[in-house]
Amino acid sequence: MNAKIFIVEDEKSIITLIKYNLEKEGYKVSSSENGEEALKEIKESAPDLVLLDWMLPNLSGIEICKQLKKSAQYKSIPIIMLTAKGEEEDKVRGLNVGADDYVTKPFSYPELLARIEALLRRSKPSVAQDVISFEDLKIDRITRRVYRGKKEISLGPTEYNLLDFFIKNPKRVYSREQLLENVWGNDINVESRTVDVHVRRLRQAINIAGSKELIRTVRSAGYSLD
Amino acid sequence: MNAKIFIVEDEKSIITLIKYNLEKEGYKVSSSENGEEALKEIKESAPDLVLLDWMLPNLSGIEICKQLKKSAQYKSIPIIMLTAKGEEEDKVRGLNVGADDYVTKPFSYPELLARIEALLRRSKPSVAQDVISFEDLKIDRITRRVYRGKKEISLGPTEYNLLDFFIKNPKRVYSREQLLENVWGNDINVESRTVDVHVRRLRQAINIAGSKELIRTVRSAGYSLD
DNA sequence: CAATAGTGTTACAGTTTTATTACAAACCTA
DNA sequence: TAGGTTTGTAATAAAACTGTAACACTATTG
Repeated sequence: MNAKIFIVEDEKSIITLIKYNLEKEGYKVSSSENGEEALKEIKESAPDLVLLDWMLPNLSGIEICKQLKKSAQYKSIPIIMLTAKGEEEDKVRGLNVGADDYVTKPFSYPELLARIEALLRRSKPSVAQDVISFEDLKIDRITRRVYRGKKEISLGPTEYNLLDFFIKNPKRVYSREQLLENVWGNDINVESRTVDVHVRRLRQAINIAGSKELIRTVRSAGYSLD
Repeated sequence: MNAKIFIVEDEKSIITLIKYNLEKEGYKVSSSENGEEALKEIKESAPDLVLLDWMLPNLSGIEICKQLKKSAQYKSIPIIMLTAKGEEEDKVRGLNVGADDYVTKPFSYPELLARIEALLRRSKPSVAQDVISFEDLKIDRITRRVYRGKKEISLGPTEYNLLDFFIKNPKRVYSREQLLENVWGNDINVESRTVDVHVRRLRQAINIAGSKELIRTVRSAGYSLD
């Protein structure tokens, strides 16, 4: 859910803009206009993702990136570099400071958002959590109970495993083969169409009257929780 | 991720080995044992990376490399030279003719893979990225969603694949044959005019009212995303 | 400007893919 | 072990997508 995002950028107007939009999206946003300060604050607040301006007073974005990426503790924090158009992307990439993605200014907000989401998806799979939720769906691995809103839902073992797998990476599309491998197990010998049937059973179970469909069919690709 | 790699190598056993491994990794692999043929096939199939043996019957690897690198259209394709062991001279010459990297035989497969990945990341980020965008068009390969600006666009499988292919090399013009080969698959038997229809469908889908046309028709040559 | 070659557009029949259903076998659980 | 659950498959229905062909249009050429 609402991830914490840290922005390091010396142009106030950009901070304001991004912040406003990201907060609307449900993210918690902090920021700093100063490189040195930023590094300290990042270490303190442990954000889930950092937006880092390339050019900064005091300590450059490259330097912050390097520092974070060389620290075992912080290197897993994904970093998106904001670079100006003139600053030759290739050169930036070539320097290989370990940023996870780059966005060139001026950037469109939808693009930035998409990249943020892509990175968060990749770096933050809710694997180890006891209770995971997606939208109004909640799954408690300890008690093995599933809720849609406040209502408890009863699932068969396979449907439960299927949902448990989907919810680890919401929005991600999985092929039937991937689902078979991850939910049924690698060796088992089951028709791939069987997945359809279990998806149907899962859908039927979690779709309480009038509620939104949560499983998306992607033709010729598979299914996703979305 | 799903990059296409072309191998030029006269030893079948090496081809088989590399191919097997790379395909396991998710790459699409084609190959040729013959220099002259290879050059033609490379130009046709538009691979994302070429593995090039140094010594070849007919046309040497150097020559192929030179030819590709002097062509504006193909010079952006990264090339890894496979050279016999430790010939420093070769290395120098290889880099002189424009190869982007080289691996000496016998090589370890992990090393080769590492170099391939490094090169793809560096020179063709669009091949490995989760989110790719061109102008205000955006495609998310993980969720398999496509956006024009903020608006989501729904595409059928073929249109999606077509766009995914175009966006890897924006502005590059592809003939109908190249598109058939890369989007439909090598063996399939489809009229080349069918491409027109799918291009039309793609155009229709991504051209939201009042927005710029993104697919360019190049008379007697093909189409490009531009 | 007419002829020609190359593209755009459309409709549609056929095909592929997915949804749904029913059912027998396997599996629990009390 | 009886009685209910759960499972995988196969059959059928429904939906979505595909490729082709026919015709319309547009650029190019002499």
